[in-house]
Amino acid sequence: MLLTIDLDSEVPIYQQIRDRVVEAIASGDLEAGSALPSTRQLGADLAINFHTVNKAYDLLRQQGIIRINRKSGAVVRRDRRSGPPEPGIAQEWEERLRTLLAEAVVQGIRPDEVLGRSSAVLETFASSEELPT
Amino acid sequence: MLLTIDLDSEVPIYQQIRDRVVEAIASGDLEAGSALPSTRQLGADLAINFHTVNKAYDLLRQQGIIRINRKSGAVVRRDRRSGPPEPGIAQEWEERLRTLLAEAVVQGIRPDEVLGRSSAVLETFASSEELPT
Amino acid sequence: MLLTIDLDSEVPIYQQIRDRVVEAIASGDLEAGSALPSTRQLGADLAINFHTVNKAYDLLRQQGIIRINRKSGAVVRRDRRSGPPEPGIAQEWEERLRTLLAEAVVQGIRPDEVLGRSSAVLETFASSEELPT
Amino acid sequence: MLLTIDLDSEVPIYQQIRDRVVEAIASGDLEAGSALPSTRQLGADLAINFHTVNKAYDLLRQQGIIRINRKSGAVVRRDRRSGPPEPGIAQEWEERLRTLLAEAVVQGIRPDEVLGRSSAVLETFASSEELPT
DNA sequence: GTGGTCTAGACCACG
DNA sequence: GTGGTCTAGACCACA
Repeated sequence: MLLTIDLDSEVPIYQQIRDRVVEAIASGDLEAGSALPSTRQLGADLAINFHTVNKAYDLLRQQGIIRINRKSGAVVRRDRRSGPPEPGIAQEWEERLRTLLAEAVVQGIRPDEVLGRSSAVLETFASSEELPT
Repeated sequence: MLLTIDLDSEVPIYQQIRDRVVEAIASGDLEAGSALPSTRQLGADLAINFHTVNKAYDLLRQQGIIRINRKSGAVVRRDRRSGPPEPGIAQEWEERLRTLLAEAVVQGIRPDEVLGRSSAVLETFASSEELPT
Repeated sequence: MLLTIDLDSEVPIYQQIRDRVVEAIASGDLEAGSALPSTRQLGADLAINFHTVNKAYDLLRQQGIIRINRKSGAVVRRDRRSGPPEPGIAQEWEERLRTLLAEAVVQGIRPDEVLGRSSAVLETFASSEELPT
Repeated sequence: MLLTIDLDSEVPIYQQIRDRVVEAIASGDLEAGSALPSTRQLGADLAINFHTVNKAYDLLRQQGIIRINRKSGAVVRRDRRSGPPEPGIAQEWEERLRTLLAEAVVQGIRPDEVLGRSSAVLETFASSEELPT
């Protein structure tokens, strides 16, 4: 199973799919050129409607993360080696970071622990960087 | 104006209010015991329905961040000095962290820059720690 | 009726809606701030499913032409006074222009006539520019 | 290479082939009597299925732009010296022009720049008129 | 009452 | 066999 979703989550399913794909790319499980399952296939695997998968893929396409080809289906287009971020992206991202970090502080997670966990997560992403070489 | 919201954002207004309050607590602008504006007051200030403010406050109450009295209104209950997080919270938070960091990696933001920005944001929260009382 | 569509056209209905809205903005029938009909309303008027209208509006939103607000519905965001094009847009547009002009040449429409018709169309867009002032 | 296509474009491949052939005729690279590559040849060159090329050629034939013989293959039939357009064609073309110009206006491209670019493109088509023969 | 989400099924376009 | 389009109906989130 490429990815798992939570049907009971308040996060829309298509958003969960999108997030899981992004995480798979970040962790190196998917890299530029990797093919994603067809919408109907993934829909069947996850026991959801293929239209929902379609929406997730369409979102990824709009964000330049995958490309969709009638013949070969969805293919990863951008991975962590694809170069620096487009302008505006980083800024919008930092706003979300700020909200998430504020959340941590208020919930009592210590700043050093926040940074420690962040480092750990980033290393799980980076650790697979040596493998494909 | 205590906080600003974007009526055109895809983020629900009540969620924006909640996030801004959390950020205000994290940055020390609000601390345990501080009173929040009344729902009607804030609704008028933001030119939105006070039911929407109500929903935001209720969400904050459910998450243990504020408490609501019929008399004294909404009061901040938890701030960054309130001790360690509850067990489930930290775990759920880290999942969101993972998604956000994956996003950064895929968009091409370098890991060291991610940590740098995180540190910077955390310092804006911590710096005001000495100031109050 | 704000706009008309052709159900038999090979152009997707949602694309037609999008194009008609863009034309209405260009001709001044709609300007920044104008409200569009609700998706269900327009769907009923055009005798099509509201999901199709939804897709058209979503496309317009992605392209920054309208904004969508849960309360007030879809509102025009960008009109001909909204300033210069974003980089990349003009280039992509010129490619489409090149294809369209090639078509005209091959079909035997004379270059001077092409320019004449273009000017005429542009004037119908510009002519309403004095009115709202 | 006579023409290039983008496999990832949202524009169907057969449409891209058609458009490129039309542009080649407009620019004088192809003129009435010129032979097009065989469908299998072009399919091999572009690394696509020859059925797709077939579809593009068939479309061009339906539009009176090329003729297809079993013996001599596809031959250009109409170029910019072939006389005035058929009545319905010009009208349908102008509708597409109107949509494209509206797009430019809304995106903020100034009318004079639209006409300037149009003139420039038309000149690249006309300039080669003296060259052949 | 507004848009958003999900499901579902049919048909078409493309390669 | 792939994705794209359209329709349709139900339910929910939001204001």
